[in-house]
Amino acid sequence: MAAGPSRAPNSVDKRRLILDAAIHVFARKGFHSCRVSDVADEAGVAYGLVYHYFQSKEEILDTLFTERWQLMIDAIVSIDQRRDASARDKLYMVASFIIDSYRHEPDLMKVIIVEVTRAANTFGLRHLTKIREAYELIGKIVDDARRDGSFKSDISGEFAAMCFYGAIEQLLSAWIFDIVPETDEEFERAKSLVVEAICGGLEAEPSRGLEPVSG
Amino acid sequence: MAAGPSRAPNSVDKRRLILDAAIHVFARKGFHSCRVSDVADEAGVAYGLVYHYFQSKEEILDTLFTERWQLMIDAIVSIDQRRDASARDKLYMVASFIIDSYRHEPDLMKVIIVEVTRAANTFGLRHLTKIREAYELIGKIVDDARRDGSFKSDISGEFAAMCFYGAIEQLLSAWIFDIVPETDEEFERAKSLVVEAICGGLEAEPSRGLEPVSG
Amino acid sequence: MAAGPSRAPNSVDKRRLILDAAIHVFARKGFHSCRVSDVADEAGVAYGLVYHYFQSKEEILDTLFTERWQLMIDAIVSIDQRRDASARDKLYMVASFIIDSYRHEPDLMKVIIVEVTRAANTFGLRHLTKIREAYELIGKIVDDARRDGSFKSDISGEFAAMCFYGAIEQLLSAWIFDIVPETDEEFERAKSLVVEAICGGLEAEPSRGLEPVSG
Amino acid sequence: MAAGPSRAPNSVDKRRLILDAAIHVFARKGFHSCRVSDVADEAGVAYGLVYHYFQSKEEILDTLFTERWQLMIDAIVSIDQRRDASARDKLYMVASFIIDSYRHEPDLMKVIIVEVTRAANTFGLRHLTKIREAYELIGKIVDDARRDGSFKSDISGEFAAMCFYGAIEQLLSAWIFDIVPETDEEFERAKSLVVEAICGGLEAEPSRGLEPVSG
DNA sequence: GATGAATGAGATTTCATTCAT
DNA sequence: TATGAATGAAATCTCATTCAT
Repeated sequence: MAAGPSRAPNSVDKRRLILDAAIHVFARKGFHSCRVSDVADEAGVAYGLVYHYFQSKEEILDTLFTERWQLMIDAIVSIDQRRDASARDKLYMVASFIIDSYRHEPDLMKVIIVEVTRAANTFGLRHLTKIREAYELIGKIVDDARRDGSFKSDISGEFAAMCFYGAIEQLLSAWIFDIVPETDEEFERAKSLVVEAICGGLEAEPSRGLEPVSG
Repeated sequence: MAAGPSRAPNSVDKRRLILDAAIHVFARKGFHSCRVSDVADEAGVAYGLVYHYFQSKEEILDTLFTERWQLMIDAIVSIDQRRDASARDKLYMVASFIIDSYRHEPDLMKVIIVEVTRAANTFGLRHLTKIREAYELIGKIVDDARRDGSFKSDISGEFAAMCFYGAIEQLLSAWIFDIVPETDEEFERAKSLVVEAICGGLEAEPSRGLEPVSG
Repeated sequence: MAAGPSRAPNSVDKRRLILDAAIHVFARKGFHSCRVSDVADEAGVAYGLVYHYFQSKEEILDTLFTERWQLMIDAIVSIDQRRDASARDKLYMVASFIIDSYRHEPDLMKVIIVEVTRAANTFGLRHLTKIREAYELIGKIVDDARRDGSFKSDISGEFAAMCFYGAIEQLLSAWIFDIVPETDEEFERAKSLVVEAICGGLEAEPSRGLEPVSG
Repeated sequence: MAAGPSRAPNSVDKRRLILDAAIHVFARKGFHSCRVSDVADEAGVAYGLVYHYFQSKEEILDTLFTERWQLMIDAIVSIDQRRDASARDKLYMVASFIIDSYRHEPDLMKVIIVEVTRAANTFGLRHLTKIREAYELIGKIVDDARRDGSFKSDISGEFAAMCFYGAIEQLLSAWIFDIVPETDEEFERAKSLVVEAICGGLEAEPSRGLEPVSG
C-alpha cells in the first residue's frame, strides 16, 4: 500500500513485489511445498534478489505475518477506544475487520492462518507474543463488559476471546477450504451471526420466564 | 497398546510402535521438520522397517489422522443418538470427548490440529471429506434443536457447528501453545464454559423481559 | 591399508573408497575448487553416500589429515626411541620418512601441505595442536643432542625443528610444483642433503685442519 | 601510502585503499572465505568500485603478490651485487629482508605465504615463474660461494636455496600461527639463527679434527 | 569515478525412498 | 520381517560479477 521509502517515483519496489508474490505462492502451494524460485518467478525477479532483500525464505513469511498482524492489533485497539459502542458492537467491529481482511486479501489471511497461527512448532511459536496480544485485546473488551454488567461474569475475558477468535478463524478456514461460498452476502451474514452466536448464544430465548426446554 | 491382528503373541507390534513414535516425533518437531529416521529411532526400529509398513512418511500421518478422527465421528454419532439428552447436553458431550481426547493424548491431538485440520494445501485438503463429516454431525445436532425450538432458527446448524468446533479447537491450541495451564480443573471448566459461551452466549440476561441494555 | 571394521570380506569399503578418491581429487583440483560430486564420481559412488559417511566436505579433509599426520607422529616417536642412533641419524630417518611418504603417496602429502599445513585460517588452525606435536618431537631430538654436546647449544630445539621441517616441506613443495624432477635418485639424494645442509651446514670447513675437498 | 600516479592531490587513491583493505581481509578470513563485499566494506567504498579497478577478486590477490614479490626479487638482486659481502652475509641480508617484511607488514606476508606460495593448484602455479626467480637468485648466491670455496660444493645452490627459503618461510608460519611470540628480539634472533643453522649447521664443531661423535 | 541493486550459476547439504542381504 | 547402506533429486543459500544510473 505504502511505497518504498526512498525510491524513484516511477521505479517499482522490488521488495514489495517479492512480498506480494510470496503471498500468492505461499497460499497456492504452501510454505513448505514451494521453492524460493517459485516466489522469484512469480515476482518476475531474479533468484538472488530474494536473498538481497530477505535473509531466508522464513524471513519473508515472518515479514508478511508481522506486517498484517500489527494492522489487526492496531484496529482492535482503535475499536476498543470507541466510547459510544457496546461490547457487542465492538466485537462486531472486530469480526468485521477480520472477515473484511479475508475478503480483500484472502491469500494473505490464508497464509497467516495456515502457516503461522496454528504452527505450534515453527512460526506460531516464534510470533506467540504478538498473537497473544490480539487475544488479550479482545479479552479486554469482554472483561470491560463483565465489569459493567453487560456480559456474564462467569466467563473470563481470556476464555471468551478464545471462543470468539476461534469461531472466526474457523469461518475463515471454511472459506479457505471452499466449504462455504465466498460471497459478499455470506461475509456480511457471517459478521452478524458470529457475534449473535457468541454474544447471544445459540439457544432460543422465548422460553425465558416460561418452560426451559433443556438443562 | 492393542496387539496386531495376526501376530505371534510375544512379538511386539512394530507397526503400532512406529505409529506411536510418529505421534511424539511429529508433535515435538513438526511433520516437515522431522526425518523418517527420527521416527525409526524413536520407535527403536530400523530405518527401512518404516517403509515395510508404510508407503511413505505421509501415509503415517494419514493413518494417525484417520484412526483418530473416525473415533471422533463415531463418538459424535453415538452422542447424537441419545434420545434423552438435550442439544446443549449433546454439545457438552462432544466438547467433553474432544477435550478428553486432548487430555489423554495431547501429542496426537496436537499433530491432528497442527498438521491436518488447518493444512489447506496438503493433509487438510486430502481429508476434507472426513473432516466435514464431523462438522456436519455437529450441525445436525443444532439443526434438530432448531427444529424443536430449543435453538434459535436464524443460525444454521452448519454455521453453529463452525463456531462451536472453532471455539474448541482454539482452546486446544491455547493448551498446545502453553497459553493456559493444562490442569484437570481447566479441562473440566473449559467443557462447561465453552458450551455455556456458545449455547447461552456471553451476554448477561437479567434484562430479559425488561429493557435491553444495548443494541 | 586396514580394512573397514565389520564388513563382508569381499565387499568394498566404500568409506575408504571415498577417502582415497578425495585424496586424488583434492590434489588435482584443490579442496576449494572441487565439488563433492567430483569426489563421489571419482569414487564411483552416489552423491549422497559421501554424506552418509562424512558430515561435510571438510570432515573428509580432516580425516585424511588426521590419519596421515598421526602416522608421522608415531614414526617420529619410534625413531626417537632408537638408543643406538645419533641425532643426525634420527633426523635422517625423519627426513626419510617424510620424503618416502611423499614418494609413495604424493597426492596425499600434497593435500596435507597445500590445504592443511599452511592454511592459517582454516584447517591449519584447526589441527594446530597435532601439527605442533610433530614439531616438538623433532625439537626434542635436537634438544637431547644439545644436552649431550653433539649439537650446538645456541640454537634451540624448537628453532632447529622449524628450520629442519621447513626445509623438508619446501623440498616437497618443489616436487609438487614440478620445480625439480621426482626420481628415486632425487629422493635419496634429498634425504642425505637436507640432513647434511641442516646438521653440517652449507659452509665449507677448510679450517678443518687441511685441504678443502669439493667435487 | 604512496599517492596514485595521475590523481588530484586531495583525492584519496581508492585503488590503493582497496588493495590495503584486501590485505587485511584476506589475512583475517582467508581469500576463499571472504567476499568481495568484505573488501569493499573494509575499504569503505562501494561494492562496484572494486570491479572498476580490478577485473576480479583474483586479480586483487595477483596484484598484491606481484607488487610485493618483485620488491623481494629486487632486494635480493641488490644484495647479491654487494661485492664486499660474504655469502653468509648475503644470506643474512636476505633473511633480514624477508623477516623485516613480515615485521612491518605481517598481513601482507601472511597472505602471500598462505594463499600464494603453497597454493599449488591456483595462485602458486600462476606465479610459479616469479616465485622460482627468487629461489634462483638465492641459489646463485650459494653457487658463487661454492665456486669460491666458501660453501661446500656437494650441495647445489638450487637445493640450498630450498632449504634456506623453506626454513625462513616456516619461521614466518610459526609467527603467523602464533606458535612463537612476535617480538623485536625474536625477529632479530631469528635472522642470526636461521643463517647460523643453515650455513654453520646444527652440529657442534669442537670435535673437528678430533673424535667424531657419530657417523 | 562511484554506487549498490540485480543477476543467476553453482555449491553444499538434506532426506525420502529403494534395495540387496 | 528386519536392516541400514546406497541413491539421487531437489532445496536453500552464496557470492562473483554485471550494469543501469
